[in-house]
Amino acid sequence: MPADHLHLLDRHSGVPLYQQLYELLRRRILSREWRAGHMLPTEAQLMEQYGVSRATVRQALDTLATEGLIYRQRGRGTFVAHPTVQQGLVRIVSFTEDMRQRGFEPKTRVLNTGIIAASADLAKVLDIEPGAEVARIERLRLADGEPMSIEVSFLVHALCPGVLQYDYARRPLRQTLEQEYGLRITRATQAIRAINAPDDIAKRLTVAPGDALIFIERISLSQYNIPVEFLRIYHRGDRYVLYNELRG
Amino acid sequence: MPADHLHLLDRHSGVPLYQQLYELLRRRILSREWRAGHMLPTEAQLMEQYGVSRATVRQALDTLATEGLIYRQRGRGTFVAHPTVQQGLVRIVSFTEDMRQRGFEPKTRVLNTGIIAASADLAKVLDIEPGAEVARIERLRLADGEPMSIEVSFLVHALCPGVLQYDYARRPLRQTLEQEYGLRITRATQAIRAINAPDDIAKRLTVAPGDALIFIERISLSQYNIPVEFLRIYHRGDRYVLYNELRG
DNA sequence: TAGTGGTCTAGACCACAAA
DNA sequence: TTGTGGTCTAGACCACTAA
Repeated sequence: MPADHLHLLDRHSGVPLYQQLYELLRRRILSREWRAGHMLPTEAQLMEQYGVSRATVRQALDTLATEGLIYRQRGRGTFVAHPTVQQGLVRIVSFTEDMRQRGFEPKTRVLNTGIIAASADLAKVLDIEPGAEVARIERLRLADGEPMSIEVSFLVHALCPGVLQYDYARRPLRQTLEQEYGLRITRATQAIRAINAPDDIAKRLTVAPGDALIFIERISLSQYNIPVEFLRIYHRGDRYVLYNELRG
Repeated sequence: MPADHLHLLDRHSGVPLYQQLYELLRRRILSREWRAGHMLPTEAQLMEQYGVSRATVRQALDTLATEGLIYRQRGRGTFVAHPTVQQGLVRIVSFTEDMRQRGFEPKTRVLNTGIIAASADLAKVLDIEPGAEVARIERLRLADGEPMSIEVSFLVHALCPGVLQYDYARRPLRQTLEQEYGLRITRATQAIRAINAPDDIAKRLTVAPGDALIFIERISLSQYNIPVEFLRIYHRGDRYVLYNELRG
Protein backbone atom coordinates (compact mmCIF):
# COMPACT_ATOMS: atom_id res chain seq x y z
CA MET A 1 0.00 0.00 0.00
CA PRO A 2 2.82 2.42 -0.58
CA ALA A 3 2.44 4.73 -3.56
CA ASP A 4 -1.10 5.91 -2.94
CA HIS A 5 -0.51 7.28 0.48
CA LEU A 6 2.59 9.15 -0.52
CA HIS A 7 0.50 11.42 -2.67
CA LEU A 8 -2.03 12.57 -0.12
CA LEU A 9 0.27 15.47 0.65
CA ASP A 10 1.07 17.89 -2.14
CA ARG A 11 4.69 18.93 -2.08
CA HIS A 12 4.20 21.63 -4.69
CA SER A 13 1.10 23.35 -3.40
CA GLY A 14 3.00 25.90 -1.39
CA VAL A 15 1.15 24.81 1.72
CA PRO A 16 3.61 23.44 4.29
CA LEU A 17 3.52 19.67 4.69
CA TYR A 18 2.96 19.83 8.43
CA GLN A 19 -0.06 22.05 7.88
CA GLN A 20 -1.53 19.74 5.27
CA LEU A 21 -1.06 16.83 7.63
CA TYR A 22 -2.52 18.84 10.51
CA GLU A 23 -5.65 19.67 8.53
CA LEU A 24 -6.02 16.13 7.35
CA LEU A 25 -5.86 14.73 10.88
CA ARG A 26 -8.05 17.50 12.23
CA ARG A 27 -10.80 16.67 9.74
CA ARG A 28 -10.77 13.03 10.78
CA ILE A 29 -11.20 14.03 14.42
CA LEU A 30 -13.88 16.68 13.92
CA SER A 31 -15.83 14.46 11.55
CA ARG A 32 -15.92 11.89 14.37
CA GLU A 33 -14.23 9.33 12.15
CA TRP A 34 -11.91 9.04 15.13
CA ARG A 35 -13.83 9.29 18.39
CA ALA A 36 -12.64 10.53 21.75
CA GLY A 37 -10.10 8.13 23.20
CA HIS A 38 -9.25 6.65 19.82
CA MET A 39 -5.55 6.09 19.26
CA LEU A 40 -4.03 7.92 16.32
CA PRO A 41 -1.42 6.22 14.15
CA THR A 42 1.98 6.31 15.81
CA GLU A 43 4.48 8.91 14.71
CA ALA A 44 6.42 6.23 12.85
CA GLN A 45 3.30 5.15 10.99
CA LEU A 46 2.47 8.70 9.99
CA MET A 47 6.02 9.18 8.73
CA GLU A 48 5.68 6.16 6.52
CA GLN A 49 2.11 6.74 5.39
CA TYR A 50 2.74 10.30 4.31
CA GLY A 51 6.40 10.07 3.45
CA VAL A 52 7.58 12.85 5.75
CA SER A 53 10.11 13.13 8.53
CA ARG A 54 9.37 12.77 12.18
CA ALA A 55 9.86 16.48 12.84
CA THR A 56 7.15 17.26 10.31
CA VAL A 57 4.78 14.76 11.87
CA ARG A 58 5.45 16.19 15.31
CA GLN A 59 4.88 19.73 14.15
CA ALA A 60 1.42 18.74 12.98
CA LEU A 61 0.70 16.85 16.20
CA ASP A 62 2.02 19.72 18.34
CA THR A 63 -0.58 22.04 16.87
CA LEU A 64 -3.38 19.58 17.52
CA ALA A 65 -2.15 19.09 21.08
CA THR A 66 -1.99 22.84 21.72
CA GLU A 67 -5.56 23.14 20.54
CA GLY A 68 -6.61 20.37 22.88
CA LEU A 69 -7.80 18.04 20.15
CA ILE A 70 -5.32 15.28 21.04
CA TYR A 71 -3.18 14.25 23.98
CA ARG A 72 -0.02 12.21 24.04
CA GLN A 73 1.24 9.64 26.51
CA ARG A 74 4.84 8.60 26.39
CA GLY A 75 5.15 4.89 25.94
CA ARG A 76 1.48 4.51 25.02
CA GLY A 77 0.51 6.60 22.06
CA THR A 78 -1.44 9.63 20.85
CA PHE A 79 -5.17 9.83 21.43
CA VAL A 80 -8.18 11.90 20.48
CA ALA A 81 -9.02 14.16 23.43
CA HIS A 82 -12.36 14.10 25.19
CA PRO A 83 -14.23 17.23 24.21
CA THR A 84 -14.94 18.36 27.77
CA VAL A 85 -11.85 20.46 28.10
CA GLN A 86 -12.05 22.52 25.03
CA GLN A 87 -10.48 24.80 22.60
CA GLY A 88 -12.74 27.63 21.47
CA LEU A 89 -10.14 29.98 22.82
CA VAL A 90 -7.36 29.00 20.48
CA ARG A 91 -8.88 28.46 17.07
CA ILE A 92 -11.61 30.23 15.19
CA VAL A 93 -14.45 27.75 15.26
CA SER A 94 -17.72 28.13 13.41
CA PHE A 95 -20.89 28.20 15.46
CA THR A 96 -22.03 25.02 13.76
CA GLU A 97 -18.83 23.17 14.57
CA ASP A 98 -18.82 24.54 18.12
CA MET A 99 -22.38 23.45 18.88
CA ARG A 100 -21.96 20.00 17.35
CA GLN A 101 -19.00 19.41 19.63
CA ARG A 102 -21.05 20.43 22.63
CA GLY A 103 -23.75 18.01 21.57
CA PHE A 104 -26.32 20.56 20.40
CA GLU A 105 -28.10 20.76 17.07
CA PRO A 106 -27.26 24.20 15.62
CA LYS A 107 -29.54 26.43 13.54
CA THR A 108 -29.19 29.96 12.22
CA ARG A 109 -31.75 32.68 11.52
CA VAL A 110 -30.79 35.87 9.71
CA LEU A 111 -32.38 38.82 11.50
CA ASN A 112 -31.13 41.75 9.46
CA THR A 113 -28.75 42.72 6.69
CA GLY A 114 -27.85 46.01 5.10
CA ILE A 115 -25.15 48.36 3.90
CA ILE A 116 -24.18 51.10 6.33
CA ALA A 117 -21.61 53.88 6.41
CA ALA A 118 -18.69 53.22 8.72
CA SER A 119 -18.74 55.21 11.95
CA ALA A 120 -15.49 56.66 13.21
CA ASP A 121 -14.96 53.79 15.65
CA LEU A 122 -15.82 51.11 13.14
CA ALA A 123 -13.56 52.72 10.53
CA LYS A 124 -10.72 52.61 12.99
CA VAL A 125 -10.93 48.92 13.85
CA LEU A 126 -11.48 47.93 10.21
CA ASP A 127 -8.73 50.27 9.01
CA ILE A 128 -10.95 52.00 6.41
CA GLU A 129 -12.16 55.57 5.82
CA PRO A 130 -15.05 56.84 7.96
CA GLY A 131 -18.20 56.69 5.86
CA ALA A 132 -16.93 53.79 3.73
CA GLU A 133 -19.42 51.02 2.94
CA VAL A 134 -19.81 48.28 5.50
CA ALA A 135 -22.04 45.22 5.10
CA ARG A 136 -23.91 44.39 8.27
CA ILE A 137 -25.32 40.93 8.98
CA GLU A 138 -27.18 40.14 12.16
CA ARG A 139 -27.81 36.49 12.92
CA LEU A 140 -29.53 34.60 15.68
CA ARG A 141 -27.92 31.31 16.58
CA LEU A 142 -30.00 28.54 18.06
CA ALA A 143 -28.97 25.34 19.82
CA ASP A 144 -31.57 22.60 19.93
CA GLY A 145 -34.14 25.20 18.88
CA GLU A 146 -33.39 27.59 21.77
CA PRO A 147 -31.66 30.96 21.23
CA MET A 148 -28.02 30.78 22.24
CA SER A 149 -26.24 33.76 20.71
CA ILE A 150 -26.57 36.81 18.52
CA GLU A 151 -23.79 37.64 16.10
CA VAL A 152 -23.48 40.98 14.37
CA SER A 153 -20.92 41.06 11.56
CA PHE A 154 -19.49 44.19 9.99
CA LEU A 155 -17.68 43.43 6.74
CA VAL A 156 -15.50 45.75 4.66
CA HIS A 157 -17.74 45.87 1.61
CA ALA A 158 -14.98 46.90 -0.79
CA LEU A 159 -13.32 43.53 -0.13
CA CYS A 160 -16.48 41.50 -0.77
CA PRO A 161 -18.93 43.50 -2.91
CA GLY A 162 -22.33 41.88 -3.16
CA VAL A 163 -21.72 39.74 -0.09
CA LEU A 164 -25.29 40.32 1.11
CA GLN A 165 -26.86 38.45 -1.81
CA TYR A 166 -26.13 35.08 -0.20
CA ASP A 167 -28.29 33.30 2.32
CA TYR A 168 -26.41 33.05 5.59
CA ALA A 169 -29.01 30.90 7.25
CA ARG A 170 -27.73 28.10 5.05
CA ARG A 171 -24.26 29.05 3.98
CA PRO A 172 -21.42 29.83 6.39
CA LEU A 173 -20.06 33.34 6.03
CA ARG A 174 -16.47 32.22 6.11
CA GLN A 175 -17.06 29.74 3.32
CA THR A 176 -18.59 32.47 1.17
CA LEU A 177 -15.70 34.82 1.80
CA GLU A 178 -13.26 32.15 0.72
CA GLN A 179 -15.09 30.76 -2.28
CA GLU A 180 -16.53 33.95 -3.73
CA TYR A 181 -13.89 36.48 -2.77
CA GLY A 182 -10.73 34.48 -2.13
CA LEU A 183 -10.56 35.79 1.43
CA ARG A 184 -9.32 33.39 4.09
CA ILE A 185 -9.63 34.40 7.73
CA THR A 186 -6.28 33.42 9.17
CA ARG A 187 -6.05 35.41 12.38
CA ALA A 188 -8.27 37.21 14.82
CA THR A 189 -7.99 39.11 18.07
CA GLN A 190 -10.83 39.33 20.50
CA ALA A 191 -11.88 40.87 23.77
CA ILE A 192 -14.19 39.00 26.12
CA ARG A 193 -16.40 40.83 28.59
CA ALA A 194 -19.42 40.25 30.78
CA ILE A 195 -22.30 42.68 30.22
CA ASN A 196 -25.91 43.06 31.27
CA ALA A 197 -28.25 42.32 28.38
CA PRO A 198 -29.65 45.46 26.71
CA ASP A 199 -33.38 45.33 26.11
CA ASP A 200 -33.30 44.58 22.39
CA ILE A 201 -30.71 41.85 22.68
CA ALA A 202 -32.48 40.31 25.67
CA LYS A 203 -35.71 40.10 23.76
CA ARG A 204 -34.18 38.26 20.84
CA LEU A 205 -32.32 35.87 23.13
CA THR A 206 -35.50 35.31 25.15
CA VAL A 207 -33.87 36.28 28.43
CA ALA A 208 -34.70 39.04 30.88
CA PRO A 209 -33.21 42.49 30.33
CA GLY A 210 -30.11 42.82 32.51
CA ASP A 211 -29.31 39.11 32.50
CA ALA A 212 -25.57 38.48 32.24
CA LEU A 213 -24.15 37.83 28.78
CA ILE A 214 -20.72 36.94 27.47
CA PHE A 215 -19.88 39.70 25.03
CA ILE A 216 -17.11 39.14 22.52
CA GLU A 217 -15.70 41.66 20.09
CA ARG A 218 -13.50 40.17 17.43
CA ILE A 219 -11.43 41.59 14.58
CA SER A 220 -10.68 39.03 11.86
CA LEU A 221 -7.79 39.41 9.44
CA SER A 222 -7.38 37.92 5.99
CA GLN A 223 -4.36 36.04 4.71
CA TYR A 224 -2.99 39.45 3.67
CA ASN A 225 -3.23 40.65 7.28
CA ILE A 226 -5.95 43.13 6.37
CA PRO A 227 -9.04 43.53 8.60
CA VAL A 228 -12.05 41.94 6.92
CA GLU A 229 -14.67 41.63 9.63
CA PHE A 230 -15.56 43.14 12.95
CA LEU A 231 -17.82 40.82 14.89
CA ARG A 232 -19.90 41.30 18.01
CA ILE A 233 -21.17 38.15 19.71
CA TYR A 234 -23.67 38.07 22.56
CA HIS A 235 -23.81 34.68 24.24
CA ARG A 236 -26.44 33.77 26.79
CA GLY A 237 -24.69 33.59 30.15
CA ASP A 238 -26.96 30.84 31.40
CA ARG A 239 -26.21 28.55 28.47
CA TYR A 240 -22.79 29.40 27.15
CA VAL A 241 -19.54 28.42 28.84
CA LEU A 242 -15.99 28.83 27.61
CA TYR A 243 -13.55 26.12 28.62
CA ASN A 244 -9.82 26.16 28.44
CA GLU A 245 -6.62 24.76 29.84
CA LEU A 246 -3.77 26.67 31.39
CA ARG A 247 -0.16 25.81 31.95
CA GLY A 248 1.67 26.70 35.13
CA MET B 1 33.10 35.20 25.76
CA PRO B 2 32.38 31.58 25.06
CA ALA B 3 32.68 29.34 28.08
CA ASP B 4 30.50 31.32 30.47
CA HIS B 5 27.43 31.31 28.32
CA LEU B 6 27.63 27.65 27.60
CA HIS B 7 26.93 26.92 31.22
CA LEU B 8 23.78 28.91 31.69
CA LEU B 9 21.85 25.80 30.74
CA ASP B 10 22.25 22.73 32.89
CA ARG B 11 22.45 19.59 30.80
CA HIS B 12 22.21 17.32 33.83
CA SER B 13 19.32 18.88 35.69
CA GLY B 14 16.70 16.71 34.04
CA VAL B 15 14.89 19.83 32.88
CA PRO B 16 14.78 19.90 29.08
CA LEU B 17 17.09 22.45 27.50
CA TYR B 18 14.33 24.11 25.51
CA GLN B 19 12.37 24.63 28.70
CA GLN B 20 15.33 26.13 30.52
CA LEU B 21 15.88 28.47 27.62
CA TYR B 22 12.18 29.30 27.47
CA GLU B 23 12.09 30.24 31.15
CA LEU B 24 15.24 32.26 30.87
CA LEU B 25 13.91 34.30 27.96
CA ARG B 26 10.49 34.62 29.56
CA ARG B 27 12.02 36.14 32.69
CA ARG B 28 13.86 38.75 30.67
CA ILE B 29 10.62 39.76 28.98
CA LEU B 30 8.39 39.81 32.06
CA SER B 31 11.01 41.68 34.08
CA ARG B 32 10.90 44.34 31.36
CA GLU B 33 14.59 43.92 30.74
CA TRP B 34 13.43 43.58 27.15
CA ARG B 35 10.59 45.98 26.42
CA ALA B 36 7.80 45.63 23.89
CA GLY B 37 9.18 45.87 20.37
CA HIS B 38 12.69 44.94 21.45
CA MET B 39 14.41 42.51 19.13
CA LEU B 40 15.51 39.25 20.69
CA PRO B 41 18.83 37.68 19.73
CA THR B 42 18.55 35.87 16.42
CA GLU B 43 18.13 32.12 16.42
CA ALA B 44 21.74 31.73 15.33
CA GLN B 45 22.93 33.89 18.23
CA LEU B 46 20.90 31.90 20.74
CA MET B 47 22.34 28.67 19.36
CA GLU B 48 25.83 29.96 19.89
CA GLN B 49 25.24 31.66 23.24
CA TYR B 50 23.65 28.62 24.81
CA GLY B 51 25.37 25.92 22.82
CA VAL B 52 22.21 24.23 21.57
CA SER B 53 20.82 23.32 18.18
CA ARG B 54 18.43 25.41 16.18
CA ALA B 55 15.54 23.02 16.81
CA THR B 56 15.96 23.48 20.54
CA VAL B 57 16.04 27.25 20.20
CA ARG B 58 12.95 27.17 18.05
CA GLN B 59 11.10 24.95 20.49
CA ALA B 60 11.65 27.55 23.21
CA LEU B 61 10.61 30.39 20.91
CA ASP B 62 7.54 28.50 19.70
CA THR B 63 6.22 28.34 23.24
CA LEU B 64 6.77 32.05 23.79
CA ALA B 65 5.06 32.81 20.48
CA THR B 66 2.07 30.62 21.34
CA GLU B 67 1.70 32.49 24.60
CA GLY B 68 1.78 35.78 22.76
CA LEU B 69 4.93 37.04 24.47
CA ILE B 70 6.90 37.35 21.23
CA TYR B 71 6.20 37.57 17.52
CA ARG B 72 8.39 36.63 14.61
CA GLN B 73 8.89 38.23 11.24
CA ARG B 74 10.61 36.34 8.52
CA GLY B 75 13.58 38.26 7.22
CA ARG B 76 13.49 40.71 10.13
CA GLY B 77 13.77 38.99 13.47
CA THR B 78 11.98 38.05 16.67
CA PHE B 79 10.47 40.75 18.86
CA VAL B 80 8.86 41.22 22.25
CA ALA B 81 5.10 41.51 21.74
CA HIS B 82 3.10 44.52 22.82
CA PRO B 83 1.08 43.59 25.86
CA THR B 84 -2.26 44.76 24.48
CA VAL B 85 -3.22 41.47 22.97
CA GLN B 86 -2.30 39.09 25.64
CA GLN B 87 -2.24 35.74 27.14
CA GLY B 88 -4.22 35.29 30.36
CA LEU B 89 -5.96 32.49 28.58
CA VAL B 90 -2.92 30.32 28.02
CA ARG B 91 -0.76 30.53 31.09
CA ILE B 92 -1.58 30.73 34.76
CA VAL B 93 -0.73 34.29 35.68
CA SER B 94 -0.78 35.73 39.17
CA PHE B 95 -3.10 38.61 39.84
CA THR B 96 -0.11 40.79 40.61
CA GLU B 97 1.61 39.98 37.33
CA ASP B 98 -1.63 40.35 35.41
CA MET B 99 -2.43 43.79 36.82
CA ARG B 100 1.09 45.10 36.37
CA GLN B 101 0.94 44.16 32.71
CA ARG B 102 -2.32 46.03 32.35
CA GLY B 103 -0.75 49.07 33.96
CA PHE B 104 -2.55 48.87 37.31
CA GLU B 105 -1.09 48.85 40.79
CA PRO B 106 -2.33 45.64 42.43
CA LYS B 107 -3.24 45.15 46.08
CA THR B 108 -4.75 42.27 48.00
CA ARG B 109 -6.97 42.14 51.09
CA VAL B 110 -7.76 38.87 52.85
CA LEU B 111 -11.47 38.77 53.69
CA ASN B 112 -11.83 35.37 55.30
CA THR B 113 -10.01 32.15 55.98
CA GLY B 114 -10.99 28.90 57.63
CA ILE B 115 -11.06 25.14 57.55
CA ILE B 116 -14.25 23.59 56.22
CA ALA B 117 -15.49 20.08 55.49
CA ALA B 118 -15.65 19.22 51.80
CA SER B 119 -19.15 19.15 50.35
CA ALA B 120 -20.03 16.40 47.92
CA ASP B 121 -19.43 18.65 44.90
CA LEU B 122 -16.19 20.05 46.22
CA ALA B 123 -14.95 16.57 47.11
CA LYS B 124 -15.62 15.48 43.57
CA VAL B 125 -13.65 18.21 41.81
CA LEU B 126 -10.76 17.96 44.29
CA ASP B 127 -10.80 14.15 44.17
CA ILE B 128 -11.00 13.74 47.97
CA GLU B 129 -13.47 12.16 50.40
CA PRO B 130 -16.61 14.15 51.27
CA GLY B 131 -16.07 15.74 54.66
CA ALA B 132 -12.29 15.92 54.28
CA GLU B 133 -10.60 19.11 55.45
CA VAL B 134 -10.43 21.98 53.00
CA ALA B 135 -8.70 25.31 53.62
CA ARG B 136 -10.74 28.23 52.36
CA ILE B 137 -9.20 31.60 51.58
CA GLU B 138 -11.26 34.51 50.36
CA ARG B 139 -9.39 37.47 48.94
CA LEU B 140 -10.35 40.83 47.52
CA ARG B 141 -8.13 42.03 44.70
CA LEU B 142 -7.77 45.73 44.07
CA ALA B 143 -6.35 47.59 41.09
CA ASP B 144 -5.28 51.17 41.73
CA GLY B 145 -7.19 50.98 45.00
CA GLU B 146 -10.51 49.98 43.40
CA PRO B 147 -12.03 46.51 43.82
CA MET B 148 -11.44 44.40 40.73
CA SER B 149 -12.02 40.77 41.69
CA ILE B 150 -12.86 38.35 44.45
CA GLU B 151 -11.03 35.05 44.60
CA VAL B 152 -12.16 32.16 46.75
CA SER B 153 -9.63 29.33 47.04
CA PHE B 154 -10.39 25.84 48.28
CA LEU B 155 -7.22 23.91 49.08
CA VAL B 156 -6.84 20.21 49.90
CA HIS B 157 -5.63 20.66 53.45
CA ALA B 158 -3.97 17.26 53.66
CA LEU B 159 -1.55 18.40 50.97
CA CYS B 160 -0.65 21.66 52.70
CA PRO B 161 -1.40 21.41 56.44
CA GLY B 162 -1.12 24.73 58.23
CA VAL B 163 -1.40 26.68 55.01
CA LEU B 164 -3.66 29.24 56.68
CA GLN B 165 -0.94 30.50 59.02
CA TYR B 166 0.62 32.64 56.28
CA ASP B 167 -0.41 36.14 55.33
CA TYR B 168 -1.81 36.10 51.81
CA ALA B 169 -2.15 39.82 51.61
CA ARG B 170 1.63 39.91 51.28
CA ARG B 171 2.69 36.50 50.12
CA PRO B 172 1.44 34.85 46.93
CA LEU B 173 -0.39 31.59 47.53
CA ARG B 174 1.42 29.77 44.75
CA GLN B 175 4.79 30.77 46.16
CA THR B 176 3.80 29.42 49.56
CA LEU B 177 2.61 26.14 48.12
CA GLU B 178 5.91 25.70 46.34
CA GLN B 179 8.29 26.82 49.07
CA GLU B 180 6.55 25.35 52.11
CA TYR B 181 4.94 22.24 50.66
CA GLY B 182 6.87 21.49 47.47
CA LEU B 183 3.70 21.79 45.40
CA ARG B 184 4.04 23.30 41.96
CA ILE B 185 0.90 24.16 40.04
CA THR B 186 1.64 22.92 36.56
CA ARG B 187 -1.76 22.63 34.93
CA ALA B 188 -5.27 23.93 35.33
CA THR B 189 -8.62 23.67 33.61
CA GLN B 190 -11.20 26.38 33.86
CA ALA B 191 -14.71 27.31 32.85
CA ILE B 192 -15.60 30.92 32.08
CA ARG B 193 -19.14 32.20 32.47
CA ALA B 194 -21.05 35.44 32.72
CA ILE B 195 -23.26 35.77 35.79
CA ASN B 196 -25.28 38.44 37.55
CA ALA B 197 -23.61 39.55 40.76
CA PRO B 198 -25.15 38.00 43.90
CA ASP B 199 -25.78 40.51 46.68
CA ASP B 200 -22.84 39.61 48.89
CA ILE B 201 -20.32 39.59 46.06
CA ALA B 202 -21.70 42.81 44.62
CA LYS B 203 -21.30 44.57 47.93
CA ARG B 204 -17.67 43.62 48.28
CA LEU B 205 -16.89 44.58 44.69
CA THR B 206 -18.76 47.87 45.17
CA VAL B 207 -21.06 47.25 42.23
CA ALA B 208 -24.85 46.99 42.07
CA PRO B 209 -26.48 43.60 42.69
CA GLY B 210 -27.18 41.98 39.34
CA ASP B 211 -24.32 43.69 37.53
CA ALA B 212 -22.60 41.36 35.08
CA LEU B 213 -19.48 39.57 36.27
CA ILE B 214 -16.98 37.26 34.65
CA PHE B 215 -17.09 34.11 36.74
CA ILE B 216 -14.25 31.63 36.46
CA GLU B 217 -14.02 28.22 38.09
CA ARG B 218 -10.58 26.68 37.96
CA ILE B 219 -9.12 23.36 39.07
CA SER B 220 -5.35 23.47 39.54
CA LEU B 221 -3.19 20.36 39.47
CA SER B 222 0.22 19.80 41.01
CA GLN B 223 3.27 18.39 39.27
CA TYR B 224 1.96 14.97 40.30
CA ASN B 225 -1.28 15.63 38.43
CA ILE B 226 -3.25 15.70 41.67
CA PRO B 227 -5.90 18.40 42.27
CA VAL B 228 -4.61 20.93 44.80
CA GLU B 229 -6.92 23.90 44.51
CA PHE B 230 -10.40 24.74 43.39
CA LEU B 231 -10.70 28.45 42.69
CA ARG B 232 -13.68 30.70 42.08
CA ILE B 233 -12.94 34.13 40.63
CA TYR B 234 -15.48 36.93 40.29
CA HIS B 235 -14.22 39.71 38.03
CA ARG B 236 -16.04 43.01 37.68
CA GLY B 237 -17.56 43.05 34.23
CA ASP B 238 -17.11 46.78 33.85
CA ARG B 239 -13.38 46.67 34.57
CA TYR B 240 -12.10 43.27 33.57
CA VAL B 241 -11.52 42.18 29.98
CA LEU B 242 -9.96 39.00 28.69
CA TYR B 243 -7.97 39.30 25.49
CA ASN B 244 -6.77 36.59 23.21
CA GLU B 245 -5.72 35.71 19.71
CA LEU B 246 -7.22 33.07 17.50
CA ARG B 247 -5.90 31.27 14.47
CA GLY B 248 -8.06 30.58 11.44
C1' DT C 1 11.74 -6.71 25.51
C1' DA C 2 9.50 -4.03 21.95
C1' DG C 3 7.20 0.01 20.92
C1' DT C 4 5.73 4.57 22.21
C1' DG C 5 6.42 9.61 22.57
C1' DG C 6 10.22 13.25 24.43
C1' DT C 7 14.41 15.48 23.49
C1' DC C 8 18.31 16.86 20.76
C1' DT C 9 21.69 17.29 16.95
C1' DA C 10 23.61 18.81 12.30
C1' DG C 11 22.58 19.89 8.33
C1' DA C 12 19.89 21.77 4.13
C1' DC C 13 17.12 24.82 1.14
C1' DC C 14 13.67 28.35 1.01
C1' DA C 15 11.06 33.07 1.16
C1' DC C 16 11.30 37.42 2.68
C1' DA C 17 13.26 42.08 4.42
C1' DA C 18 16.56 45.45 4.32
C1' DA C 19 20.56 47.65 2.78
C1' DT D 1 23.64 40.59 -1.31
C1' DT D 2 23.22 39.39 3.45
C1' DG D 3 20.78 37.94 7.28
C1' DT D 4 16.41 36.69 9.10
C1' DG D 5 12.88 33.21 10.29
C1' DG D 6 10.12 29.00 7.87
C1' DT D 7 10.29 24.37 6.50
C1' DC D 8 12.19 19.82 6.14
C1' DT D 9 15.32 15.76 6.50
C1' DA D 10 17.90 11.81 8.75
C1' DG D 11 19.51 10.31 12.46
C1' DA D 12 20.32 9.55 17.62
C1' DC D 13 19.48 8.48 22.53
C1' DC D 14 16.23 8.62 26.21
C1' DA D 15 12.13 7.52 29.57
C1' DC D 16 8.14 5.37 29.94
C1' DT D 17 4.36 1.64 29.09
C1' DA D 18 2.85 -2.79 28.41
C1' DA D 19 3.37 -7.45 27.47
